[in-house]
Amino acid sequence: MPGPRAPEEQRRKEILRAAFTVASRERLTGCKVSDVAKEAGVSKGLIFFYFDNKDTLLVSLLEWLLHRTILARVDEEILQLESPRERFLAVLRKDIERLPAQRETVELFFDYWVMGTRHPDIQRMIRGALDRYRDALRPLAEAVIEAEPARYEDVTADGLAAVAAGFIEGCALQIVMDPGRFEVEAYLTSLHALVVRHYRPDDVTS
Amino acid sequence: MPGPRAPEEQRRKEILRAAFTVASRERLTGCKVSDVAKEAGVSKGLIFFYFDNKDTLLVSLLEWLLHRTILARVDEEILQLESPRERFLAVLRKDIERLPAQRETVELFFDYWVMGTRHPDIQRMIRGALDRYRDALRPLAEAVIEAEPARYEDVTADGLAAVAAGFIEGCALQIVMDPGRFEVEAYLTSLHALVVRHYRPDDVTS
DNA sequence: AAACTTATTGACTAAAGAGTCAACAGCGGA
DNA sequence: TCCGCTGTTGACTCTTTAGTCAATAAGTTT
Repeated sequence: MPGPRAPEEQRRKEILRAAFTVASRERLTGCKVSDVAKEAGVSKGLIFFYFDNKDTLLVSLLEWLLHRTILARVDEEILQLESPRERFLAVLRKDIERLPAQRETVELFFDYWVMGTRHPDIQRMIRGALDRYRDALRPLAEAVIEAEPARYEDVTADGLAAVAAGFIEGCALQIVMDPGRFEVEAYLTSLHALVVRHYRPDDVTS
Repeated sequence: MPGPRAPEEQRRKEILRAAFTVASRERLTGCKVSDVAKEAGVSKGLIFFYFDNKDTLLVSLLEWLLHRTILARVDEEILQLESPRERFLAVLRKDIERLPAQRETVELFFDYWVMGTRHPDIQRMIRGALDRYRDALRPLAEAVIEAEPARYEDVTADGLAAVAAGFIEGCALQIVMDPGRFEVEAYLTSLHALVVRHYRPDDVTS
């Protein structure tokens, strides 16, 4: 006894939304097709009508997640900042601040990454996303180095971007591991002290 | 037709070794009891004789991994270093250098951590290990701050240790994600430039 | 050497979950 | 109003894998 029909592509999106809900709740490993169906208010068979198999569904979900992403949206206002170093740090700060609110998604990314060790497609997608993130940081890093060549002698822009990306990813990890403990401000203060403080002695008071 | 007997506790260890081999090869998700049995040259039933169920086996494997660990063994020689900052950085450098050789184990830790989101025991074990790592860094961080209170004003030892731990974990992530691309030296150079360079102008040449 | 204990086996069961499919309902067009 | 297309269903099959258990061999004790 088939139920009501849904317009065109909408069903696909409904199913993906449901998959996201279930995957967030049960983790990727515990995300069963039947649960997704229940969550979407739809029969299990229909899932296989829209997606060839479970893998296809999960890959589509990952695409969907990456689409509405998150990482390395450099805000316009930040680009207005004078000092390259300040610009670089502001971007990092922004991303770190954004992380806690996106914990669910970040968690899912990690799940996918673990899954990726067995699925080349997924691994490629995730690496691609991380590469894009690093690439987005590169020009900023380049500017930092150019502004103070003496200090950053034999530091490459790639290297600096990689370190920064690694730092953000480390934060992401911490947040997922133990959300209660992660102190955004403490992190940023320490980071600031490590990288910037002594360069702006007039700015010590803040 | 039972096979030969093995002395005492040795079987347990053999099985854990086999489990480690299989888990490294097939990832934790693909680590099946029957495969572990085959790898250990033993019947599947015997696994359940030594371990109540699969979870127990995997938890034991994690304990085993954590035991022969890796993280935050502060070498004696490093402790001899004069400057607290140099000591701190030397420890980080050491740990980063050690990571690539331990990729398999590191990968497994990540698998476990993902698994931990569904198994409180495992989550607790991993958090405990990370906490211990952070704690091991704490005294070093404390010394760094004490040596230059002005620079590290309102940076706490906890915060600094957390940032450092996060940095290492970020590196671990990078290594597992894309081992080919990770450049230990580039990382260390950038890190050095960020944290230390300008404090030792006489040391610029190296 | 008999009795007893314990490690070991392989064939079995059970459960879960992915994927299939024949039937069917809603809807547009002839 | 009948036809046909397509979204939709639920019950079914198939596969995989964790976990059980009675039988049995290797040692140990007496």
